[in-house]
Amino acid sequence: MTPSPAPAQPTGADAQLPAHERVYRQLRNRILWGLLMPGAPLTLRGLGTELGVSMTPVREAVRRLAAEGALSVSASGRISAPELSDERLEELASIRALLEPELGARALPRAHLALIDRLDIMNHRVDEAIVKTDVPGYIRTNLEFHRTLYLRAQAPAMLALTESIWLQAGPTMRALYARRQRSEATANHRKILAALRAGDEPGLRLAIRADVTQGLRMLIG
Amino acid sequence: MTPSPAPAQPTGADAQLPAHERVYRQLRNRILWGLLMPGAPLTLRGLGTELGVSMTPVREAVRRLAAEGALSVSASGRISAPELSDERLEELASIRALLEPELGARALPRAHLALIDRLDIMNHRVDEAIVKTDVPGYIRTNLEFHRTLYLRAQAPAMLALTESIWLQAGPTMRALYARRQRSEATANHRKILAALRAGDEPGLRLAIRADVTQGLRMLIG
DNA sequence: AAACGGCGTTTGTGATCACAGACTGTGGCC
DNA sequence: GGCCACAGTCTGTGATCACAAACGCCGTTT
Repeated sequence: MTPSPAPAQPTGADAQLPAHERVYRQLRNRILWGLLMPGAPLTLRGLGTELGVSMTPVREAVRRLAAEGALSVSASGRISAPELSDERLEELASIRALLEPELGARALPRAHLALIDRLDIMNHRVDEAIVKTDVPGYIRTNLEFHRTLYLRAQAPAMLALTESIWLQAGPTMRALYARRQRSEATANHRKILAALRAGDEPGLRLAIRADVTQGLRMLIG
Repeated sequence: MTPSPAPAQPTGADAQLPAHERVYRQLRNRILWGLLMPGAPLTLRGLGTELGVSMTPVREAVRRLAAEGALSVSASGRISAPELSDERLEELASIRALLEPELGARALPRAHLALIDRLDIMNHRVDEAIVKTDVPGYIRTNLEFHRTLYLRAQAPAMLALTESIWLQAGPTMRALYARRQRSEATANHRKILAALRAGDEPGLRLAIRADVTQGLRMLIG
């Protein structure tokens, strides 16, 4: 039996988590992995029945995600996945170009070989998702790659900001990636890994910056 | 009759805003202006009766602020103003040092004289708050100065991230500023204004960076 | 005197309900 | 044919309530 994408009953380790937390994670993953189309409308009651809870915890989860920019609520309170203008996308890209090289540079002195090997393996997963043209899979594994590296930076606030940016761009990224498929992503990742192995901070900053900006910039132009 | 600091009945323009929005703004300002001590406990019912609403809108506002890092909730759900470690404070300072010079640089080409004059006036207000040793007033006017400049950058996402950092540091800043009072803040601000008038981007970046890092760094060491 | 145990109180959580506003689609009118 | 008005439905909002867990206080014990 295949696992249901949205279990009405809490299963496994999630059983003891508060309902609003489960709803939050569920929605967050959908957004982050590009499973929601930009502008797609959501309703409190709909999400509640779908996830097997009442409106109350759903409201809290939605409010939380809206605060992170992951969802947008209209003046009248309607909830939807955000639609980003090109200027906004460029801004998000330049924020990534600002924060992520810094996170990489901070992770560099703490990145031992075991970590680099794990990143290498993750990069293979990114590759697989690309050849299978599995867009959500590509987005997910790509972000996992970056996140695993940045975790070593020991900078939780900076990482939280960065993930907030990913979240904001999630739905739009998906919609854009559906049109053009990237393959130079793994090339950039290989450059990142090489700089990591060499302990080359300027090279690492450059490689991360290239990876981040190429991904978004070429989707606009 | 003096205006109550926390009106139980919505007054003026706020009357038509949703209750959760009013609660959010009320709490946000208290945090941002350093009116809450780090670790100070808050309760949903307490805030509700104080602000004249039920628990429901308070819960949404608190959840939203917690998502921005402005409040911390324990594993058991207790709400309090966050207590930041020194490492965390340093991290927040370096994030400010990363984002704010960029915001300033983007605002620079759009900063006409009227704006600079307004900033000058605001800087006088900062000065007044300092000589009166009005700590919340100093924090508030100082942030107003920065915010007014950054608004010209036309980078809403970057500004939102920056304000989130201010929010996170709010209570701790207050607790630290209560001990030592800064006076070179206005000197840095004057350097910012001079660079703005001269159209000197590198100088502006440097001045903002100095203003931001001096404020926090010297409170730690 | 310090640590432990127990109980009353306080606190967050989640469900339910009444209500007002917004949206949808349908019909009639110009 | 296109535009507008109206009604029905859907949606978010906020209050209230029952409940379980956590906290704090106080008396007892070692």
